[in-house]
Amino acid sequence: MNKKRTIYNIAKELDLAPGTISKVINNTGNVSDSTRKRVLAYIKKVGYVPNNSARMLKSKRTYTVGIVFTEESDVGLEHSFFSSILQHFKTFVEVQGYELSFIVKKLGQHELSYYEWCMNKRVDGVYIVVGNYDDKGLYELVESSIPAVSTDMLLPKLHTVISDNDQGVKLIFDYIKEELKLKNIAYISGPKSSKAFNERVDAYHKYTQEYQLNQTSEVIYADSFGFTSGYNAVYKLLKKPEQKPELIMVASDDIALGVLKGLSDMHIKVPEDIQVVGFDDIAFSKHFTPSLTTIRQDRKLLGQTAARLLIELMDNPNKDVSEIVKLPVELVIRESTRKK
Amino acid sequence: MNKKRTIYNIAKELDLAPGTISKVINNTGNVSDSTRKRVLAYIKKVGYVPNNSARMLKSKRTYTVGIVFTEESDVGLEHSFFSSILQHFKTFVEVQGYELSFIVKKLGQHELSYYEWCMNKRVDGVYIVVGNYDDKGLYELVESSIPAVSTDMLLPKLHTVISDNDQGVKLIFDYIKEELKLKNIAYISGPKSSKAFNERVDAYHKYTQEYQLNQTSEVIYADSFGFTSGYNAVYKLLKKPEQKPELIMVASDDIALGVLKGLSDMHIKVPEDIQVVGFDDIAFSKHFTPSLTTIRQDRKLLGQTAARLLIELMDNPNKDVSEIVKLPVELVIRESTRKK
DNA sequence: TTGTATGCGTTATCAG
DNA sequence: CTGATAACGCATACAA
Repeated sequence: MNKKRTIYNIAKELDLAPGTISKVINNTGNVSDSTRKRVLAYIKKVGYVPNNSARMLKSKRTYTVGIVFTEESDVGLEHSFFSSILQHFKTFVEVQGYELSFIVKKLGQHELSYYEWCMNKRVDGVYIVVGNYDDKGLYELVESSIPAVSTDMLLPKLHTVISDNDQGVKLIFDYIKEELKLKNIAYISGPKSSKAFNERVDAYHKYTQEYQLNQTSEVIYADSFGFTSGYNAVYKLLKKPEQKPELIMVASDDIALGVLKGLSDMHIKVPEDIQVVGFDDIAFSKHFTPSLTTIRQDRKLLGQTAARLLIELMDNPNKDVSEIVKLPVELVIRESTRKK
Repeated sequence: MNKKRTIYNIAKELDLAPGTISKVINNTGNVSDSTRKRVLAYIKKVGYVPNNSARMLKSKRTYTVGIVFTEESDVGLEHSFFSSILQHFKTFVEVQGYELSFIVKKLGQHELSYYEWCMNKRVDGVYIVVGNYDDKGLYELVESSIPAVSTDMLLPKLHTVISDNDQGVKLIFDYIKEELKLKNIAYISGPKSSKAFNERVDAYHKYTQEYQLNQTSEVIYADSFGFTSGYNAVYKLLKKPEQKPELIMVASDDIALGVLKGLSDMHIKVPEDIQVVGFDDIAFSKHFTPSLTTIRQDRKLLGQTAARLLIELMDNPNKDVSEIVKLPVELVIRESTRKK
């Protein structure tokens, strides 16, 4: 059977001291080239691998980053947009030797705050993939001295990487004005609880004014994040037929796809009767009929940038000025819009 | 500042011995009710929480389960079917006090096998969410004495929870025969590398014979798991127009949605000209136009059952007979099929 | 350059 | 019932 290997018995078998083994493993201190090679070879041969717990107990670094992934009603990992970002974050940090560990509020019987959990596990940093502004525990966590980044929330002392929502909306307006040459538009937003959605609504108001377009109605707020809420929202929007817009901007693709379906059920042709633009470019947007014109967020870049930022923070925790990185977005033109 | 709390200084402040504190935390050994209460109260007051590394170092249990989530080309967490199962698994084990940790092949500079990683981290068990039969490391892991379950692979010594594919296919045939009263059918499978796909093809062959239906052509194998491969596959299937089936069974919804799109592009009406049945019931199947008739896999039950099984295994590692749990599936009828 | 000793925060085994 | 004390496996300052 595989006997338990420690630097101790390895040292004995090699006729060396435990400390020496440790040194070669960590590339630290002085050790002669010959013994280093000898130890390395032996370690590889017997397949020794250091005990993480012991290492973590001794040194301060755990090479673990805690993940906050707020889940609403069992969705969570299932949310393709955020899991995609997390996936890219994950592959990036793993190459640098970090691991992911989900922060969980109750560990067995104990009920822990985020902060307590992090202290307990001694994570080196925290990544808030998706958070909730109502969650008090998040504030405590962010206020602490633990390095933290997010791709979702904007909070003082929190480093955040987000898409440039203003630019995205502007891209749409440029397109409407210069290519589509439309005048009457409407907007369906997601819930007000999301910062990103709010930024987009604000930009929408700003640019309708700036570009002198006509809002056919008040902004409609979908009551959730998904397909069905979009479906309902577009019915609400078009209740009064005289106000029919030429184009509907929608806060996210998930919602926009529901809008498309609703329009189809109302026998309103897209893009002939009404055109639709989304935001995000989720995987399904290009497969839907009609395929959806949208603003593409670079999920890979989002995840990687967050990863890079966090690693930098963990390496030198002194720089504690909050920083907001805005990433450029891109207009993807598909079938749901068309020049007249 | 938050001073670092250990059972040591807590003991001192309470005028007790460290060991005593440990006992009340772990509900072990004998300790008088009064001191137990006193300690508990104090702990809660100062928000003490035990250091995991130390605890893990000392005791054998780590209360961590390693996750194998094989990713092909950066998809991974983004795959809604598997992330959904993982999500349910996660919530279940977390309630029991376990945490998830993704197994990663290279930890920093070192390149580790799954097994080495698990020994290193001393995980209590392993959950293979999605694995690859070509991956030799998986065999080594499964052969070891570490408790392991999967919702994807079938391997000797591995405990597996899967949907009953045979039953699912039979459900479709019953429906075809008794409700739809169709005769000519065809099948589009996913890649042969997947066990689940193979089981479904086998069942398809078995039941076409048993129910005396007519296969209009050989089984077509999509060359990947996604939408596009389904799109291509249906073109290949219908290359020769005289062989048009009345109904196409597809190995998965992801692929089936592509089939639907392909059919639409060929101006073939669903369900009027050809009917389509999928497998899985992914979130989008009910939103597509036409919505997809399919076999629903109970992802929540899959995740939870895997979780329950693994926990049982970790609690008593002696029972090492491999076990396969088959979960029932359900036919969901939507627009892509219709009685004539 | 190499070996030794100590501590990291727990748990567990003994005595008291 | 409670208090010392020895591991757990490693890192590190210090001595050799």
